[in-house]
Amino acid sequence: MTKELTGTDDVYYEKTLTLSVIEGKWKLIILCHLGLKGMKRFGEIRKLIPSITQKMLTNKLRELEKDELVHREVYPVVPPKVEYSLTAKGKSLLPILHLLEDWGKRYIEHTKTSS
Amino acid sequence: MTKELTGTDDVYYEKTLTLSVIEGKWKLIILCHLGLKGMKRFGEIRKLIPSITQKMLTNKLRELEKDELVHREVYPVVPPKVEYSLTAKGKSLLPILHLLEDWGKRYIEHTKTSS
DNA sequence: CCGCATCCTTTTCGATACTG
DNA sequence: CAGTATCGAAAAGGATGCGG
Repeated sequence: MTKELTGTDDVYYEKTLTLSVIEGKWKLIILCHLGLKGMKRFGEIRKLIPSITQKMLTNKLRELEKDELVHREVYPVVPPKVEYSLTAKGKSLLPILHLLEDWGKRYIEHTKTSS
Repeated sequence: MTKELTGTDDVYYEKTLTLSVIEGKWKLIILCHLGLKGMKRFGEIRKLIPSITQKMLTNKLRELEKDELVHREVYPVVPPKVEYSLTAKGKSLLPILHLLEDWGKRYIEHTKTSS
């Protein structure tokens, strides 16, 4: 995995593992874009996420690739062309993302009404 | 919220918001312990999570309290006695934690079979 | 018993410049 | 176009000691 996990005496291993593949400032956003709109080139993702730097996008895509959530297809042409898409494993994460969104909406509603 | 969020031009606001209340090294574990076993004293939680320091436990409990996921009950006695429990909002997060666990289990299985 | 303050290390994030 | 290298800031996490 991307993150080091103790794993031995940790009864929360599975949860922590799952959290580790989506946490941070960017992974969630990248996964959503690839989930909603399918295969994308590097430059397209950059345009979709204007505030991300080249370096962070590269780093996070590499991590997602290591975690087998994202597939990286390199076309040996000039100029370079690289396409990214969700793997089956990556797609299986989408229900969780939807649940996160639902909870967030309810959280916001509840906070508004209770304050 | 505990974390700063842009919120204005961010279509992933809800997801990021939700993620922000459970991410990090400890919050997930604390929420699980309070979810499974109900109300707990500070020292009890420490014993349940031997590797956490007093400082981190205090910090994370304060964040969870600010996010209204955890209720903090202080008894004005000597020695001090403080009890923590999940609020309704905190309990509403438990289904997400279960889904994280399920996904993690499947991830591990799939990784084993594909390697 | 519970928690704060201080100091330190590690990790993450970001700006910029450069390459095939 | 896609990616790398370097530097530095910021945040998270951790060790230790003091206080009501």
